[in-house]
Amino acid sequence: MKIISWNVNSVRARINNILNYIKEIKPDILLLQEIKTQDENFPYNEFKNLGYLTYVYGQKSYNGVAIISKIEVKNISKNFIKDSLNQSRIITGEIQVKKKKIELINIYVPNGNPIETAKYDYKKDWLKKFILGIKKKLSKNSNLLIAGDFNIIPEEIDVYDFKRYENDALGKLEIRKKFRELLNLGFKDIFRLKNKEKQEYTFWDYFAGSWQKNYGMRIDHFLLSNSLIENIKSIRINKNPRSKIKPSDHTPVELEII
DNA sequence: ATGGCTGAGCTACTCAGA
Repeated sequence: MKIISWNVNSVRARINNILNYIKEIKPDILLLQEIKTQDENFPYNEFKNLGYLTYVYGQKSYNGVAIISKIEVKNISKNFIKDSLNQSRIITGEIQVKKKKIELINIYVPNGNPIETAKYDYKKDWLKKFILGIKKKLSKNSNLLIAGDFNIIPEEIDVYDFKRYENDALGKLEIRKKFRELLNLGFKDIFRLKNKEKQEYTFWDYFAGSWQKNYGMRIDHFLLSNSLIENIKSIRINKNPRSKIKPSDHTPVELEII
């Protein structure tokens, strides 16, 4: 089963890229972030026509997350945390994979820049609430899959020039510690688990030729609870969509489980 | 290189992204 996470930076601006990607890669489940539309303007039919069910938690102009799936996702929830700014950043649901009931947690973590502002405080508060929510969820179901745009550079290897980001909301130790805190609850960063030394990225800025120069960072992640590690078949960052015309600034991360 | 690009909303320009 292919489960893919992709920050598409507007589902409507990106619809042709996304549909072409689906036809080529044939995901079972596609977890989207930054759909940048309210529910009523979501392109439901385009996904339905390819045989997918759609679960949307939208917001006008900004943020927004969605689950596109070939199989039914049960108990969809849009209130995993109480978001202090009422932004649409988490959608969760359950799937059955053989004997395991797996909770999918699709997230779009706040950016948090600039760091001297309320935006950074919002990110910290959001992550604090999220970690509490994960603890609570773990007491009910040990099979958790957290995927999405974390807006966290976990380690120095995960960005082209760490010095530029060590005092940034994506790379500050205080934020990276939140990521470690999550791992310490009993999760693995699956890309890093399978690629100990590899320097690969999931995001490249639009400007300054960042893509061409490979000035990127790895901020989109799959965290699987330890009980699910035995189910992993493969994980890869698919850079191809970032090379297309009118791309998202993020590229998909593709997990295959059995 | 605290943004030189992109998108939404709107229809001139701001906000947001990372």
